[in-house]
Amino acid sequence: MATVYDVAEKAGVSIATVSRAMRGQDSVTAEARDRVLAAARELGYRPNRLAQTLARPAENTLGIMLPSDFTHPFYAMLTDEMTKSALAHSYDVVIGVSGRPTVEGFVDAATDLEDRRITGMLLCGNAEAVAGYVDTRRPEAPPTVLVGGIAGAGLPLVSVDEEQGGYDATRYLIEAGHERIGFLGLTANTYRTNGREHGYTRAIEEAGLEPAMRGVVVTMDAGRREVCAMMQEHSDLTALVAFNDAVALGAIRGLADAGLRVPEDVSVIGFDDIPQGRYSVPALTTVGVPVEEMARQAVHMLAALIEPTGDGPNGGELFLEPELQIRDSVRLNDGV
Amino acid sequence: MATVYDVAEKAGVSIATVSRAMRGQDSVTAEARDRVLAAARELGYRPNRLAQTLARPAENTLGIMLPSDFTHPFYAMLTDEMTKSALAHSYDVVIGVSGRPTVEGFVDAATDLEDRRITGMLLCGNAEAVAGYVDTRRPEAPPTVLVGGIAGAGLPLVSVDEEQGGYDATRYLIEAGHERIGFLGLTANTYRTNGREHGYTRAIEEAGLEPAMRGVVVTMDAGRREVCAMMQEHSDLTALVAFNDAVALGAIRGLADAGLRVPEDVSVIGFDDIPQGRYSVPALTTVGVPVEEMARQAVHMLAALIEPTGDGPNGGELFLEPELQIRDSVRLNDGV
DNA sequence: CGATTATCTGTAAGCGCTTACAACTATCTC
DNA sequence: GAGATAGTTGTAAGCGCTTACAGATAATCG
Repeated sequence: MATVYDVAEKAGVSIATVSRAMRGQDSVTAEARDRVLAAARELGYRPNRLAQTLARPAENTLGIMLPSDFTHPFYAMLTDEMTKSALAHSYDVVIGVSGRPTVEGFVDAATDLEDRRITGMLLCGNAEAVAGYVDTRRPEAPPTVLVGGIAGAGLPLVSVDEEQGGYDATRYLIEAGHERIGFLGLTANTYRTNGREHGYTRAIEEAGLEPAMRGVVVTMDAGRREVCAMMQEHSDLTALVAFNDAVALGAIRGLADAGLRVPEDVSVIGFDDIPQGRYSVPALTTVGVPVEEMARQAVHMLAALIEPTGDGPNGGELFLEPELQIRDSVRLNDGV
Repeated sequence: MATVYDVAEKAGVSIATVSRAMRGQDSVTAEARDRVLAAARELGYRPNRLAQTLARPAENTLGIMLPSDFTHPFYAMLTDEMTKSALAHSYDVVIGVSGRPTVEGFVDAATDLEDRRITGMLLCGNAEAVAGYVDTRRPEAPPTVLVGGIAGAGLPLVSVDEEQGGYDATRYLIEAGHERIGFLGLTANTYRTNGREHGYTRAIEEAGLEPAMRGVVVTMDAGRREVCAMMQEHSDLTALVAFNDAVALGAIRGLADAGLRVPEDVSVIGFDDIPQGRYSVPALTTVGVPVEEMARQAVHMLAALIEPTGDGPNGGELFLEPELQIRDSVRLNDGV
C-alpha cells in the first residue's frame, strides 16, 4: 500500500504537506497541492482510515451498532431511518455489526466501534446483548443512546411503549368482538422483558376473558410451526396477538397450511409494522412502531448528550406511543 | 481510555509484558500475567483494535463487504451463509457495510475494510458499486472474490447462472400451459446486465410466443405499483416472471389490490427464494439461488487464493445452477 | 532597504499497539 | 563453581497518519 511517504517522495514534498493537501483544509500552495494530488492518483494512494482515526479522533461521526440479526426487517427499517436522521444532523455515520451471534460478539463489535473514536453511538440490540455491553462499558465511552430496546438498562433510551402496544392490539381484537384471544409470545430467555405480553394480559383481564399463551422463538419459522400447536391446544381461538410481525406472518402461513383462512377463520395481529406485513395477503393489521420518529428522537437525544445546550432531552428514557395500523388480517365480528 | 501504559504502570511491568499477557500466547510468568490481568480488569482496559490492527496485520480474518441495501433479504441470507462458511474454515469475520447508498460510499467502506489488513475479502454489491471498486482497486489489495454478482468485473466470482434461471422460470410457465407471459424486470440503469431478462426472452422466442416486458425498480413497492400498469397494458397476461422475489411479492399484493387472485387469475414466479416467499400466501414459486453453496464455494475459492495449494479453484468465474422451487403461485393449466 | 508580518513548509512527537532484539535472571551441567 | 542454556522482561522501533511548533520564504511597510 502506498503511504504518505511514497506520495511525499514522488511529489517532492514532506509528509506533512501530503497530509494537508489530501485533507484540503490547511493552507497549501496550489502548486504543491496539485503535485501531491497527481502523485497520489498515480500511486493509487488513499489515506488509511485506521491510521487517521488513531491519530485524530473523529469530529462528527456517529456509530450505529447493530446486533447480529441486523438482517431482521425491523432493524433494517430502523437502520435506514437512523442513518437518514444522522446525515440530516450532518453527522457522518459508521455502522458496526456484531459478527457472531453472541453477547460477547456484540460487545466486541461495540468496542470496535468505540475504538474508532466516534462522537456518539446509537446502540440497537436485544436485551441480553445490550446488558452485556452496559456491564462492561467504560466510563470514557462515547455518549450512547439505546434505540428500540427495553427500559432499565441504565443508559439513555428511545423506544416504544411495548406494554401499551400489547394492550392496544388486544383491545382492538376485543372491540372487534373476539372473546377467545391467544398470545403467541416469546420464550422467557430470549429477551429480558415482555411488555407486549403484559399489555395483552392486562387487556384480557380487564375484559374478564381467559388468557391463552404460548412461548415461541420469535421468528417466522417458529410462528408457522407453533401456531398449529396453539390452535390444537385451544381450538376455540378466533384471534391471535403475535409478538411481532415475523411471528404473525409465520402464523398466517401456518394457519394456511392447516386450511384455516385469515381473517375469515382466525384473526391475527402483529407488532412492528415491517414492510412485509404491508405487502402480504391479507395485509397485516399490526401495532406500528413509529420507527422514523424513534430514529429522529434518538439522534436528537444523542446530539444533546454530545453538546449539552441546556434545553433538549438530557438523557433519560423516552417512550413513543405505538400506533395501530388497521389492515386486513382481523375480522370484525358482530358488525362492530 | 486506559492504555497499555496505564495497565503497565498499575501492574508494575512494561508495556511489552502487558501486550504479551493480554494476548496470552507469548511466554509470561503466571504471576506477571495475573497482575496484568487484574490491573486490566480494574482499569476497564480493553486493547484498542484499531491500534492492534495498525501494528500487526490480521492473520486470519475475512472481510465481508455488503452494499448499503444489505437489509435486502437476499443479502441477509447470503451474509448469514458466508459468515457460517468463513467460521467453518476457522476464519474470523469482520463485516463492512456501505454507509451511504452511492458508489463512492461503497468504495469508501470497502477501502476501510482493506485498511483493516484483512486476509481476504468477500465482496457483495450491485454491479455499479462493484465496478466502482474494481476501477480503483489497488494492486496490493487483499485477495477478493465477488459473491452473487455478475460476470466480467475482472475479479474472481462465484454466482448463479442468471440467464439459465430466467430461462427455467419462463420455461416452467410455458410448460404449465401459459402463453401470455410478462416480465417485470429491472430498469436499465440500476444494474449493468440483465441475464434474467435474456433467459426470459430466449424461452419466449424459442416457444414462438410474444414477449411483454416492463422495467421497474426492483423493490416490493415498485412491484406493487407497476403490476397494475403492466396488466392494463397487456390485459391478456396469465403469468408473470418477476425479476426477483421482492418484485414478485409486491406484484402479488398489487394484483390483490386490483381484485386479481394468484394463482387463479394470474400466475407469478420469482427469483432468489427469500424466506418471505416461502411464508407468503400463496407460497411463492421461484427460481432458487443456492445461497448456501454459493457461500461455501466463495469461501473455498478465497481460501485457495489466499493459500495457493496447486489444486483448488484458482480464481476464475464459477456459476452455480439455479434450482426451481415449485410452490403455489403458479397455476397449472390444461392438466399439465 | 531593514524590519515586520503573513504564508507556507518541514521536523518531530504522538495516537495505542506489537515485536525484534538485547539484557537479565534462574536453572542446569560437568 | 564457571559456563552454557532456557525462560522472562524491557527498550525501542515501527504501523500510517495528524498537527504543534519552529524555520524559511515572500510580501508589506515606514
